[in-house]
This record gives sequence, C-alpha cells and structure tokens, in this order.
Amino acid sequence: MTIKDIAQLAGVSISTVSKVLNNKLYVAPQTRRHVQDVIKRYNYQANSTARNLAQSKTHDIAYLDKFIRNIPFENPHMFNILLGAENKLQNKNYRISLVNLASKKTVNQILEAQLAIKQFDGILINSACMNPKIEKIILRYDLPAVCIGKLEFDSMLSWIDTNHRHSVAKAVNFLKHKGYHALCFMGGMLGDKISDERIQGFKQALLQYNDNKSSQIIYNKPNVQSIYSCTMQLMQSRKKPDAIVCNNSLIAYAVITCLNDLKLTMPNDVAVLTFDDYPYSQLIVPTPSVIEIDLYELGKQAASMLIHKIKNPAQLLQTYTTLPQIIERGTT
Amino acid sequence: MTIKDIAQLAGVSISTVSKVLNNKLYVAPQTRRHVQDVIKRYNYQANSTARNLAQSKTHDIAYLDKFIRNIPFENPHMFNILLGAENKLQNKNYRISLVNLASKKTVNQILEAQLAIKQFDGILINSACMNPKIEKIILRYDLPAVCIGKLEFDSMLSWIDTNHRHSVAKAVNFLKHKGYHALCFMGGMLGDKISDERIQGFKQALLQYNDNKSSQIIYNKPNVQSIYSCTMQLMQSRKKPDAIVCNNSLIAYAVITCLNDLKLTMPNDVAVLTFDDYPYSQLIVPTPSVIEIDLYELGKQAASMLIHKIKNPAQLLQTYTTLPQIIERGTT
DNA sequence: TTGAAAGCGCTACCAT
DNA sequence: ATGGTAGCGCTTTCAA
Repeated sequence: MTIKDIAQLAGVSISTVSKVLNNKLYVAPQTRRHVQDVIKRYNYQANSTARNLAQSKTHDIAYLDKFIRNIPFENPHMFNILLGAENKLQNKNYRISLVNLASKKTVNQILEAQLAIKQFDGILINSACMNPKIEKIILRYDLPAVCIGKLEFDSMLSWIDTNHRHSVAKAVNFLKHKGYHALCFMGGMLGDKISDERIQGFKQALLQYNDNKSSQIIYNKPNVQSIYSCTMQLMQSRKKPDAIVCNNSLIAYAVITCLNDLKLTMPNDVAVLTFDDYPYSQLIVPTPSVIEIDLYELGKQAASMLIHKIKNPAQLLQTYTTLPQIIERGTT
Repeated sequence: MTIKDIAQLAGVSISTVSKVLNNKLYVAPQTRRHVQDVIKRYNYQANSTARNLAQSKTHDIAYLDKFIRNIPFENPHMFNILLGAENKLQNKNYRISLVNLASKKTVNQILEAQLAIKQFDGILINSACMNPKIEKIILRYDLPAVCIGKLEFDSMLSWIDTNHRHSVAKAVNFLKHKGYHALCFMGGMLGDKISDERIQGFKQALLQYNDNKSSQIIYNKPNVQSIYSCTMQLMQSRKKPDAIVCNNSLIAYAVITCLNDLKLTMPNDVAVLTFDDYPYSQLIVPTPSVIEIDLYELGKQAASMLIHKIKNPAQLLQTYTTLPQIIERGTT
C-alpha cells in the first residue's frame, strides 16, 4: 500500500494525497476529508524512508555513549539521562538510536559511527566520551550536536550540564539555615570531576557564612569499610561535625551505619544529607535525606536543546541547568 | 557528495560505483581499486536513506520496552539485556532504536509504534510488555520479531528466555553435592512469574534427592526488615536449614545481616547462595556466592535469534537458553 | 484547487 | 567488464 494506491482509491493525484499527508499546501476541505477517510480506511502509513529521502531528513537522533556490559548496575544514572532524552524526542517525533562508542575498533570507533552519522538529524553525546578528535569529526559533518556534561576543553560544540557547585551550595544553605554549624563533606575523590566541582562549591558556599574552620572536607575511597572507619574517627575527633554531606549513597550507607553503631541519633545528634539517592537507600535506616539531581530532566533538556540546534544550527549553547531539590527524609 | 560525483571523478558510471560500494557483481580489479581510491580520497559515504529505499531495508531494529523514569535504578537488568542486544546487532550492522511503550497514549501506544514499525527490519520486545493485542499488530505487519522472556499466552511469535527452573536446579545440585541437607528457598513472591518458576524448579530438584521434608520454601515480602525477622525466626526454629537460597540480592543482604547478628559463620554454620548479584552485594560481608544469569548474553542471543528470523521468516523459535553459572565467593 | 513531473541518491536488471 | 535506466515511495515546484 503506497501513496499511489491511496491516490487511485481516492480518485485524486499523488500530490494531493501528499498534501493531505503533510497538512501542507492548499487542498479543498472536502477533498482533504475524503482523502483522510481513505487513508484511515486502509490504515495507510507513509513509508518514512521514502519520505526521509525526499526531504533529506531522518527524524533519527544518535545517542552516543559507552554501552558496556554491566554498566547499568554501576551507573544507572546514565540510562536515566537517556530515557529523559527519549521522552522528549518521541514527543517531537524523533527516534533515538544507540551508537556504542565502546566497540572494539577503538581508534575508528568514530569512523564506524560516521557511517551511521550520515543518517542522523542530530546527535546527543555523553561528554565523558568526548575528546577533540571526536569534536573534529562532528564539526566536519556539520551535524547538530549537544554534549551532555560540561566539556573540559574549549569547544565549538554545545553542551549542557547540571550545576554541581550550585547543588552543593544549596545543601550548605539548607543545613546552615537549619542551624547546623560544623559541616563535613564526606567522600571527596581527588581527580573526579564531579567531586571536584562539588568541593569547590562547598568551599565557596562556606565563605558566605564566614565558616573557614568549623567545617571540613574528607577525601576518601568510596568503599564501605574505609568510609565507616573514617566516620568513626571523625566522630570521636575534636572537630566532630553536626552535619555530614555525603558524595553518594554508598558513602551515606557507611556513614549512617557508623552513626547508628555509635548510638548517635539522626538528625538530633547529627544530620546527614546525600547525593545520588539510589540504589542503596532502601537499606538505610533512617532513610537519608537527599539532594536530588534530576538527571531524567537533564536528558529532556539536552534533547530540547538539540531540537533547538537543529532549527538554529548557528547558535552555540553552553549552559548549566537543572535545579537540585532537597528531599527531606529521616536524617535532617 | 553523491554517487554521481564519485562516478564522474572516477570516470566511470554510477552503476560501477554502486557495484564497488556493495562488493557485488563483477567489476574489473583495477577499476575497483581506482574507484575505491576516489571514494577514500573524498571520504565518501553512501547515503543510507537512499540505499534503504532502493533495497527496502532499514538495517534498523526496534527495541520495545517500557522506558519510564527511574526504572534504571529499579531494574538495571533490563538495560543489560538491551546492551547485549545492541552489542550483537552492531556487529551485524544493524542499529537499534528505542521504542517506548510507556508513552501516554496508552491504548494507541502501539499504533504510535506502528508508525515507526514500518521503518524497521525487525523488532525485539520485552515480553513483560506483550499481550495478544500487540501480538496481532506485529503479526499483521508481518515483521520479524523476538520476544525476550517467555510468552504467557499461546503465541505465533518467537521468544527466548532463561530457564529459571534449570538455574535453581543447578543451585540445589551444587549445595547437595557440597553436603548440605536442609535447604531453604528464601523470599518467594506469590504471583511473580520468575519466583514461581524458581520455586517449581526448587521442588522438582529436591525430588531427585528424596528430599521432601528437610527442605522448605519461605514466601515473604522482599524488604529488609521483613526478611531479617523471618530469618531470625527460621534460624531459631527446629527446621533450621544449613543452606539458604535467596531470590535476590536484597534478600541476601537481609539474610546475611541476620546470620552475622546471630554469630553464625558462613559457610560453616550455614551456606548462602543468591540470585541477582547486583547492586547490593558490595555492602555484604561476607560477599555472597551467586547464581549468575547472564542477561547481557540473553540480549545477545535474542538479537542473534532475530537476525536468524529476518533471514528465515517462516521459522517459529521458542526456546530457553542461557546457562547459569555459580560464582563462589564467601558464603558457600 | 489540482495534477504532472522532476527530483532525492541509490540498487539491480538488462544490454552491450 | 561496464553502463543505461527503470524503479524505490515520497515531496515540492510549477503550470494549468
């Protein structure tokens, strides 16, 4: 069943059917209705490949990331971003195709993608996979692109990211306003970009409270044993904090377990606030309050941004976004 | 840059270029080389939309599932399957596109997908989303399809699933051979398909050991508190088991925590084996031994099956697959 | 208000 | 061994 068949069945020309299909150009109302009837009756759907060829569009967006085995367990966030993007794109009638940058052909991983790239209207790419080489390729193809996550090098590509400094500042304000004085940022990881940003933000935020010695930052490997013993020491030291901000929920698990063992009650003796709610929080008693960063929303915004770029290719957009929210539960 | 340009630049006809491009039909070796040079020099890539139209193929596979916000945290397994499929398909030069069955248009969710369906060479669908209605649509479109997960209704569609009965049987054999007598399956959930299958398998396996009273099955809500107290009771009852098979890692967490609190050592006093390794296992001391079901592999196999179906549309394949593996760690 | 026809870029058959 | 050309199914311009 092609457009030709419908034209014949409706007793009109192919172009008339096309006009009806696209809601474009003038067609007499009655003709339009008639053609629509026929289309509906035969349950006709235009072949999108032909359509794409004629319009030189694909309505297909490439989503580039490193999709390796078991990564969904280590980093479910990644997929929440993906799903957010999917959600927005399907609303706008785009489809999302996965392009795996973790394939064997390490060097030509991208060249492999190129082959694909041709057929995409735009690309979304995890900034963790980006480098200047890939940037060049994208620019050469002159393809609308949005990187998810701040780009660490000067780039002509658009990107979007959550504002980690802002999130942690929000946490600090929240705790200070609640009357906590001695804060502790627990579980910083040297060299980890997100952790670094958060620590910068933590320091900055403290300045506003003239807090330059009652609060502290603790760097530590994010594993349960090490955080546990670290917390144990901390709570017995003279610089005992009254509020702890954890870099992720695994760390929160260790901290809260330790506080429980020390018979300290939350939030009375000490408050705990954590980033990255899942997946450990259901094991934790009391359930930790959390600074939620809506990565699904980030995905949606990245997709919106891409759609915007597709329509306005010239614009360079580099922006922070996503307002974090503090969800109070048992520990604040 | 089109095939026409390349033809001109190479001083040959379009069809010759096409032949070179497709490695098909005869072209004189020297001509071939020459054309290839030109292609390489200009970095030419054939427009795949045009190609698809001419061959009425898309090299695009639809992956249908319910992609809802935060599901990556609740069910990372789902994405491991997806990635397995992606891995296999990219090797075979197919691309994978996401089709979300959780969109608003609940009834027409599929009709929405239809629009897409036309442009796919095949579809992979999570059986959890399947019903006879959807089956009809797929059959009507006569599209090669593979369902991931056993279909609960009689169907003309192909499916593939892990053999849950077999997995649990493997666990039972393993424990029995190690000399354990009184096994306990912990955390059965009434009405849950997978749990039901496992329990059937558990019972069957026990028959072979004439074990009809020393072992037992405990149904319980899979939350930490409830499993914990349940285990506490169990270990103080007269039907105290010497080996516990847990339905998932959250349950294992609760069980092992309880055993630790009871000062029972593993595996000496009691062995513990669990399904669904991630994501809690890193919190557990000792680390639980696990019956690993490789869902990434399942995804790969589903993809292989689909590729097979694309080439042999007539065949109906309905099969169990995936050999579970027991990974010994601290608790057996 | 409608229709004819020229593309879109490629494949594959048929001639030569 | 190569090339001409009729499609693939649709869009869009232009003429009527």
